[in-house]
Amino acid sequence: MRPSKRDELVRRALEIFYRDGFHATGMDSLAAETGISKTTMFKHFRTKDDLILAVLRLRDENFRNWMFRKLEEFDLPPREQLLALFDVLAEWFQEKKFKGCMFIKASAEFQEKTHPAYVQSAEHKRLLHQAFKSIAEKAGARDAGLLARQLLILKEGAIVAAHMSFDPDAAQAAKLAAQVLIDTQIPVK
Amino acid sequence: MRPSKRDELVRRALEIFYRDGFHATGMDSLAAETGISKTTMFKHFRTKDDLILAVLRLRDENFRNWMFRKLEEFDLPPREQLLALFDVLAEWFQEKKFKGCMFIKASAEFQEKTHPAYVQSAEHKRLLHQAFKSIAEKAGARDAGLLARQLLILKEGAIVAAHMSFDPDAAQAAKLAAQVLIDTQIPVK
DNA sequence: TTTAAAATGTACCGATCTGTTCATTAATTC
DNA sequence: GAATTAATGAACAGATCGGTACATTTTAAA
Repeated sequence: MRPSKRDELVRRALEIFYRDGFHATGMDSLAAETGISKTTMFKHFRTKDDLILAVLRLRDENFRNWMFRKLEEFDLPPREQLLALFDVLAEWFQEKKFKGCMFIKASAEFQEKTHPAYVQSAEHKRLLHQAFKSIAEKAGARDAGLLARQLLILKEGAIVAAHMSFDPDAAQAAKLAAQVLIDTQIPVK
Repeated sequence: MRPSKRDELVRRALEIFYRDGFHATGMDSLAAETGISKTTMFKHFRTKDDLILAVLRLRDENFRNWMFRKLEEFDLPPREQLLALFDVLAEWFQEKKFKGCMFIKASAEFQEKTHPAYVQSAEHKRLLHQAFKSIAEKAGARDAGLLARQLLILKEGAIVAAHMSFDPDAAQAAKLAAQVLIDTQIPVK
């Protein structure tokens, strides 16, 4: 297996950056914890930023796959899928390793709107909106774009509330709010 | 004026940390941009962390004063005050210097739950919840605690959405959502 | 005007930062 | 088994990190 070392590096770097932050994690400590030599790291990635971008790409892929697979598993009609999103969130929040949204944190550490990490984080959110909008359309929402934006706002807000531990049951509170929004904006057939 | 230098330092450090981030801003560049010598900085604050804490304290004070003063200026009954929150947010988002919520970013850069910066950020959110809950009670909400949590979730979500620029009109979308929540949870007298 | 306090500039400390060099060892491929 | 590729360790570069020492200058109080 040839490209496995690179993949392993990205996987391990993902969990370490997620746990400790981007600026707070040095390449030396990254090498120390992964057991992968610095020389190898810089052979696969020209700069630390390049590694961070690869990590964010992997995170985007992992997260969206995980989330939408979960939603599909419920095997629900679109309307109920929108609500089930918040059950998936609740599950996420309860994980021991839960440390908030990696993209919110990336955009907090790399604030310049032209920074690739910022751009990629914004793109992740755009993809989520797109997906929710599509489900909202299938569910027959009056304004699918608006509903998707509102559900996404509830999602991001719940993540922040849970991460900053001022609201451990944020997912449930957000779900109740989502229920009202959905009932209001999707006419029963 | 004797204690003004210290206050000036905290004020200037606030805007620089807010603009560039905590880890990304060094004490040297802080001295360079403020014109305040490093020696003076370390005479007023033993460590960088101490300065950061002072900055967060000032931000908490400034932000809550600003927000609740704005709300009072409208001179609205409690129910409409809850909604007006999102007009205040919209105004904030439009500022050129808007760069998201400083406490979300602080808790992203200092993730250990025991870190003073994290603790203080969580405390800021707790104080906001307390205040909203009090207004929700006056407005006659069925469950003031829950409604306050939901409005806070909408607020944080809107901030994230606006900051990551995937939803420029996040405040308006959140306001529409809040309207529905309020109508549902506060019985008309 | 004298005296005390506050702020300054500069040079420095040791540690850490990203990134490189290079000779050596391990693993694949032919 | 030989040749090629991948990975390693360790030392190093130059810059920056947070923080200090100290002698000098500015400011404010007496």
